Amino acid sequence: MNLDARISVLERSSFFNDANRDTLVHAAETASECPVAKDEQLFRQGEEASHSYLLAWGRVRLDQTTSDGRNVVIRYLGPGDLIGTVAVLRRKPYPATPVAVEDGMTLFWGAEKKAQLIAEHPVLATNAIELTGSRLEELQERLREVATQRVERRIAATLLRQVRHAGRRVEDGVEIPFTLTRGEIAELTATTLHTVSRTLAAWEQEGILSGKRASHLVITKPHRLVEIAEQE
Amino acid sequence: MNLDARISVLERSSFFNDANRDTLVHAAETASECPVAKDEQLFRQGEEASHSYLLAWGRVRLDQTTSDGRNVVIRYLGPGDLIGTVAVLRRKPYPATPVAVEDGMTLFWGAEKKAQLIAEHPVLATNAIELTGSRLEELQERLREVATQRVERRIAATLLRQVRHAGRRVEDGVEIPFTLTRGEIAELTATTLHTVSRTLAAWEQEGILSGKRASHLVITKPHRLVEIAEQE
DNA sequence: CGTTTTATTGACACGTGTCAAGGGTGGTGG
DNA sequence: CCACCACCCTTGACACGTGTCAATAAAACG
Repeated sequence: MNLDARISVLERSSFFNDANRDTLVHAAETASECPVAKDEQLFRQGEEASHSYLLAWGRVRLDQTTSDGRNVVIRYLGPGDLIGTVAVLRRKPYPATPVAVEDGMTLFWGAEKKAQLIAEHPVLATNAIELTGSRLEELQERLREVATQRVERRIAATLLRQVRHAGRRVEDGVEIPFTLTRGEIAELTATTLHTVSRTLAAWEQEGILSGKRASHLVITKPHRLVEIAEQE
Repeated sequence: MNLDARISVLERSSFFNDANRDTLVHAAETASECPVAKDEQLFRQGEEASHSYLLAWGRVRLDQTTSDGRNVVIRYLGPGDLIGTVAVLRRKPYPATPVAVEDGMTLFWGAEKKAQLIAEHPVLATNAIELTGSRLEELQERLREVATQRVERRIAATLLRQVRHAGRRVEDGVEIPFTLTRGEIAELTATTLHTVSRTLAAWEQEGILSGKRASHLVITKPHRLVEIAEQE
């Protein structure tokens, strides 16, 4: 990528909202590039945080693994999202493992460089807080869901969240533009792939959504999903 | 409180870590005071964020309420903790309701004043990120717990977390220095007070902990609790 | 075209929520 | 100071959602 390409990547990230040209140029100049292939990990949970990444394009799943090998998907990340940045700023180990679910490209900075960038450009600090805050709020919401709601509602809410973050209009509804296996939905929803399978099968019957296997999910009746997510 | 008293309150908050004297004085001078009585709310979930609070002393429970009236306890806050600050910086509604579980005292700032403070003292921005980041990490941990672990393990983990945050050594173990009803533990653990009651009853039998009713919980065998929290 | 991964579906068991009833404790007001 | 009243906790019985186990089928991949 040349400098202009990098800058336009940065401009699309909310982390650089309201940043002036100097900031963008400086950040773009000091970044390195790293492609990620599908199923590749950017780093592993527990490692010392050495780099902060910005996803230029592609799609990444953030995994958290239990000591006994079970897995929870914290969230999916798309173009413009930061990865590992909070850990870098806190000088703590990475709390989760990012895995690419499709080929992609990242820009990255060393830990010190990133900290320096933020120190020299206060607007970035503000944006970092905004960003962390919104993730915090989303996690609070999910915690509440898992704590109080039945599986069916949670699956509906989870799919709707993916739509909000990354949904794309297609002719017969809204599409989630990346592959989501039943197993992955299960790990996002705190249930098993069996229950997800049963639930989605029922919804497909009802014509709420469609899309088997590796094809992308298409929600044909989002309003029905909203109803399910909000039902008493 | 006079200025010195305020400053020493601020000094005990990790939000003012590494802050120089000027910063502390400036923050102390611009703060107002507000006592909170037991069971009083500082503000309510959903309101526009107008003030940022710092808990000088006392203990506050952060509640998140579902539309259907169910409740989840996000976390407990103690002296030095910030309340509502992330919402203020994000110019978003408060995502939860803080309720005092004992009489306490807060310092607070208006939204603009707080934003200005942080803008003028970059070290505070860094600390805000640190703080938000650590809460984020804690929530990720809890989400994983609720998603993958049995109730007994979750209760053990929850109690240990309280001990870590606020535990106090006493003669026969560690004490959680505020009242925790079974119902509150249930809302912290994503279960019902019935299950909590049964579990704690069993633990009391085993001599792991003691403390009925309004008295504070005393963990007599923390190592056993750790075992339970980590058991396969 | 075989091999591997992912999904489907059924049977079953078990943890835990739900419902119900009673017992303590602490606080309040007469 | 005592009695009453909330509120909280305890305990049992039971049902139900969902996880677990197992076997098959269907795609995807090389």
